[in-house]
Amino acid sequence: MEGDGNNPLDKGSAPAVSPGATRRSKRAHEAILNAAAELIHERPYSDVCIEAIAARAGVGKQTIYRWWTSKAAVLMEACAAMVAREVPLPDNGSFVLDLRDYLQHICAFFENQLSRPAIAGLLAEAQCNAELARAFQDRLLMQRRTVLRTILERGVSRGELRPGVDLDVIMDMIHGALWYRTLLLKAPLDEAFIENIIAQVMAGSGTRPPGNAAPD
Amino acid sequence: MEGDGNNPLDKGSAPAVSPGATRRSKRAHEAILNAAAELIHERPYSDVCIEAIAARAGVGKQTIYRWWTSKAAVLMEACAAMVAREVPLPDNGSFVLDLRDYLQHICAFFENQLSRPAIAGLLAEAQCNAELARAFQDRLLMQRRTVLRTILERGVSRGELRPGVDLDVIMDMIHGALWYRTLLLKAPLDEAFIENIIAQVMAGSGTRPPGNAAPD
Amino acid sequence: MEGDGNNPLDKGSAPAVSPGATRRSKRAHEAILNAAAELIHERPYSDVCIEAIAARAGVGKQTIYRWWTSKAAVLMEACAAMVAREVPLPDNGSFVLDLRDYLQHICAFFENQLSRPAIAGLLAEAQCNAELARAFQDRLLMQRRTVLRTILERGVSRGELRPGVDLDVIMDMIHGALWYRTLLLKAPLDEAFIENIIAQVMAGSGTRPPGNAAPD
Amino acid sequence: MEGDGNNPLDKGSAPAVSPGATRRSKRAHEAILNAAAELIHERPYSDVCIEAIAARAGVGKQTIYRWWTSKAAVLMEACAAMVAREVPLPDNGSFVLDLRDYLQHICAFFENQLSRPAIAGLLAEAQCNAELARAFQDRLLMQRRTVLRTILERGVSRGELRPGVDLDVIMDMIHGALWYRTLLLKAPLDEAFIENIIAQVMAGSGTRPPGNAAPD
DNA sequence: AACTAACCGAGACGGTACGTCTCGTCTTCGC
DNA sequence: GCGAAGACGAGACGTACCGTCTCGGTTAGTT
Repeated sequence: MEGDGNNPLDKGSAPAVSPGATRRSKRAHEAILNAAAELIHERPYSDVCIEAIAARAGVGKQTIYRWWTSKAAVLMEACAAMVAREVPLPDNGSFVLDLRDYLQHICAFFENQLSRPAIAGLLAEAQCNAELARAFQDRLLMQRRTVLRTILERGVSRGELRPGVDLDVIMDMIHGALWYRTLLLKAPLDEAFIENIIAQVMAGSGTRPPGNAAPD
Repeated sequence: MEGDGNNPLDKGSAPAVSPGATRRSKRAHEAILNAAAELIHERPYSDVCIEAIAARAGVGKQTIYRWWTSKAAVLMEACAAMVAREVPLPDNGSFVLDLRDYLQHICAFFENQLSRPAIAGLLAEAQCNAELARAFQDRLLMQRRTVLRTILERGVSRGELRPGVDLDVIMDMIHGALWYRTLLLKAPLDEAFIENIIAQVMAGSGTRPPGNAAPD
Repeated sequence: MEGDGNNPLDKGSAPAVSPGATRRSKRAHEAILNAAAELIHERPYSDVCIEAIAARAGVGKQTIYRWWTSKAAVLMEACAAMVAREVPLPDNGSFVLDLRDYLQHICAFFENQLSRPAIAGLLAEAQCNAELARAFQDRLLMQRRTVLRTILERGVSRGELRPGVDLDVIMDMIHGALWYRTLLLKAPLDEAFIENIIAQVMAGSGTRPPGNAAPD
Repeated sequence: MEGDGNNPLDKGSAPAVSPGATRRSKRAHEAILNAAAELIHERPYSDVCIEAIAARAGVGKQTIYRWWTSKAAVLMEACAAMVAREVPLPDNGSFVLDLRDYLQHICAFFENQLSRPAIAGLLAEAQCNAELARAFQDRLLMQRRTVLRTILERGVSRGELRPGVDLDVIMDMIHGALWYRTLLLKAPLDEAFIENIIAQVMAGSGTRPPGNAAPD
């Protein structure tokens, strides 16, 4: 966290500080992210304005504008902080078990629906803002893609998945189904749904013939 | 179209109509939808304000507020009008051909990316507005789901798809992959992608064993 | 009343009626004036809008615009109707008694302060609208000036007032004092005030030397 | 001027002032008053809207609403600023000369009729707004009343006016005649009118018998 | 009795201004 | 020089009325 490197939406953390200058206030930084996280859980994305974040954080507006480019940048960092902790890489020795683990975990996150408005809001802004779009992919999507890809690759190397399969398309279909169900259909992501996805993946890409699922 | 019935985001088209009252102006109605469509193609969702729509349409603001509840309602109707015409039901006598037809058509619409910001904006607002969410599903998703379901069911009845398959999950995965790629990854929806989806669906749900890809 | 002639603020009462035409609705006319009078007693001049008058009178807006040029014209007619009845010409055989009668009567009207906002509002508009200014003078001031002039002239012809006096200035000072006190100072128009005016007029223009007030 | 203390129509000039706050902008304050003064000279009172003042002053609307309660409050301060400079206290050693001086001066102000619509507009609003009424009296009437009262009192102490006279009524009649002529009759305030008022005052309250004012 | 024009109620229309809200910037202090 | 406070120019919000315009429906007079 803490501007953790080189996100273009942050403005960096005052490198090469001049003599006499106070450095970026850790207290203010955290207060702002916490305030943003609280507010996005209380009201619609469009009502989480910079002024409200500043007031909640007990901070001047300028302190926010000094370090972030927009409210989207603040919320992006706040969301990324939430997501970051939540993508463990399961390792149960079996592709199906790992995939189930992964899906359960990620569905639990979506079902905790508090973050949906934030994510949809960021998604919407990202359509018109290339920088934000890039940050969205890097900070909210990539970690999960990396984890899922690792699981899939382990499945291939263990011989549980057929080797010729296009992992990208499988990943798009798995993740896509989750996002589509949550944001678009607003349908629940329950156990049955998870099992159906697993079944579909195994039928399409598993090394066992699909016949066992439908004995013909 | 034209308030086509009972959308709660519209306010109805001249309800009851007292004696002598002037009825809703068709000219204004169309000008507003056209202006909204134009503007959403020109700038970010958040910058398409009611005042701009009214100005562009040569209409008083009140005329918009008289018939719609919010800018989202206007844009929803404008988007629905665009989508409405574009979902033909292909019938080529073969599941794969029909599915390819359908995917090519829908991908072409997405690639004609003009409507993406609008749709993402509506999607974001729908997270916090149940009425809007319902309208989003009914007017932007359902037509396509119906078409795809028909294609899938024909595949089953023709014996091209296994009968036990959960069509809903397949639909979520197909549509999900499209939306995910477009809005989230901003990756192109090209021919290769379409073929990969078809291959994956056939492998998972087709009656022919996937053996050709994995000769076993 | 009833457009009583040729006020340019009214638009006349359907002259030279064509065959089959319905003439001006007496019911609507009266309802409008009554509604205007009621409203001006209930709220500030600026809040007495045409729409409110129409709604109160149970009348379409167009019916008002058909017969009057503006809300000021409506209120002018309503005020004139109130004022018209209230300027009797006293005749007690003595200038002082007549003047006292007149002043008491007119002060009672002003003290019934309900009409002050209306009159001040019309006065304000009259500053920028010559037609309205003329109507204001003709319909709200002239009747009283005529009565007061008659009283003064009778005083002169009876030998109670000195003949050389400029009656216009006396009239301006008397009426001016009333208006100034009411609209500007918002001070009461009580008996003492009336007597002081009478004393001042008699001292300045009476044929008896003012010595009685200051025996010197 | 400049919010000179405690006018309730103003909202005070940066009350208390927390640490670090920016204080009221002198530039904006003056620009607003100037814009209001210009506009009221260009168009009817009712057309001098806040938006026009803000636009003319190159100022946000909120900056006006932050410091004044209404357009009337702005115009009141603008008018008061105009009036303030223009009430010198004459001192020619003689009551008649002083009174003539005073009347000439005040009539010149009224004849410069640019301010009439503003003053009548404020007067009208003051009928329904106690705060505004009070401000009107304090800031537009009182200075003049004070000057005139001083002139009258000097007349009494010099023996030019009879001591028993009620100065308030004389003041009401003098000022009343001016306002009545200007706003109501829209008659000119010329030299003859001034002389007639003086004659009438001297006849009614002077220590010389009135006879000498006419022939002699 | 049928015709017919103007009046009537209702209210939608293109507009202007309202007073409020939030934006992102700028200014001033105190630490 | 950072951080708080908050004034500033800007402009969209949703509402209230403006004055104009169309609607049917009603109401007198001719014909």
